[in-house]
Amino acid sequence: MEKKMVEQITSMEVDFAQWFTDVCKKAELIDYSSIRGVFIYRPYGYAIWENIQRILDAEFKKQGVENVYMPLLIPESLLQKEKDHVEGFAPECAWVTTGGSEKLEERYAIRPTSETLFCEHFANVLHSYRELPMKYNQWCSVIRWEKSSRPFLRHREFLWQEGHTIHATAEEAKAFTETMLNVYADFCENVLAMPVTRGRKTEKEKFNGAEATYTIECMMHDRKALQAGTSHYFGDGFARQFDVEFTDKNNKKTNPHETSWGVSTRLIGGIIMTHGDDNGLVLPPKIAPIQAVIIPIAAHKGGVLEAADELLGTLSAAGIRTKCDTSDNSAGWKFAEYEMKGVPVRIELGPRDLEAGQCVLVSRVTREKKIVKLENIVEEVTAIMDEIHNALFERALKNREEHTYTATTFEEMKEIASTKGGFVKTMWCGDLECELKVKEEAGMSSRCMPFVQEEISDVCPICGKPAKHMIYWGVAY
RNA sequence: CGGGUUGUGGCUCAGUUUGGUAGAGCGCUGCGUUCGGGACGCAGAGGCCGCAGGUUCAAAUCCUGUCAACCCGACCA
Repeated sequence: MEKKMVEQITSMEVDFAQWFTDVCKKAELIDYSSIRGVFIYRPYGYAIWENIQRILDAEFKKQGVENVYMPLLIPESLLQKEKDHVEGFAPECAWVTTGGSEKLEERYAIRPTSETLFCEHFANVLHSYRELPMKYNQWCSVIRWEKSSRPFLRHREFLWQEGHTIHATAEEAKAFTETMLNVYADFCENVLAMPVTRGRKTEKEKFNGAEATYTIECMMHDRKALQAGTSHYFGDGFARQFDVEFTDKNNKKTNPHETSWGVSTRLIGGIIMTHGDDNGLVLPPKIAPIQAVIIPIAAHKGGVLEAADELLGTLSAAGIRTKCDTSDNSAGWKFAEYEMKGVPVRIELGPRDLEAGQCVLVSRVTREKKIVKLENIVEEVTAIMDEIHNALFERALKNREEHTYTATTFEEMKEIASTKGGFVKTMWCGDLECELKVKEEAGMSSRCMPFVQEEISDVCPICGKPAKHMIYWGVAY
């Protein structure tokens, strides 16, 4: 049993939800505003998002995606053009009904998502097959008037990116939907150290108005599932409703095929709940706002501050995001503080080290101390960050694998759901009725039908009819 | 949106039962001593008790309403 160093944070084992809230506040990621469900991203929390944005944005651009910015407001008549879409979002729309002192003739929704705006715009600018594909993305916030909310996991206003593309053919659009899902999956695994399960959503769980929704599902430390990103294929349904058309090679008017895809600041909630521990946040090095923190020991003694400053210069020049804490707080206080904030690498530098031309590196994950030569500092810090990334990924993968169960009867499913938690892998006939029954009696929703299918048995464990898919079930955030 | 819990300096809370001039610890500011796992001493600043009504000579305390937070459900990225 590891000794808990930070008393301000509730232990995960005692109360996971409280632990999560404590970490969000104590690590200075977030603050509450005066409106329920509307949160303030504090500098340290926003810096994580900026790193996510920077890396993902570069990946999008490699796929030929261009950034745009659409209006915040959507006229009600525009939102209503697609029936399924409006049914899905109307219940959680916030509306603008007044402009200045005038009551508006038509109310405007504050965007809950922007498919309709993109369609309207595509209809205006698209003429010829030569202009396709159009691959647009915007970084913005959206509003969904949720009934209950939690930091990062469910905000009424949250930050995200929404990509919207149109393609000449269904095949190309389908392929791009999958490409973007893979961009997200690779990002989660290689940057955030979060293992993902890729798959398709059921009819019940898919995006309103989409033909197919693909998802990456992650397992949190408490074994609940988090949908970390989605990518949707729309076919030409939206395009038809919004009169988006182009003239093809054969001089025929045709509707393009559309996709949309998004991830949000919810990813930060995923990072917290995947990697965090009882001492607070643990950040994957690639998105940590501070990758290494230098703690001068006995800073008043000759040469320590100067050496720390030089070290800061060396690491910064090597592109490692480094901070040197020269505040008056005690060393012990600083140790706890930066652990709480999830800084991957701590560098202790004191008079003893100076004499020996060395410093002490401490990993946030193992908390092991390693004495290294100052001349090798860049290589050592880089190496330990790689180790941390790999250790975080392996630990999360182990958690997922240890808590993914296979069931062949409904009784087993209920048993696992009530005693173990985690993902339950079963076959499924594909009927909504069975899906609802699992929700009702086992308290689990369908997570996805993984791309990598296995043949567990021939029949659906809920109804006994022939099975069509292997599916994952779980309790979701 | 239903059920439960809670709002008192920046934070954690006492005070509310039985109405009578707002308390503690931590944090914060200044000075000094410290400094390898949340240091110590001295001196200070800071709140009219979530908000709005009501009862009363008098309300943090009683009543009504409202807003917010947390937990459990339902709904949802």
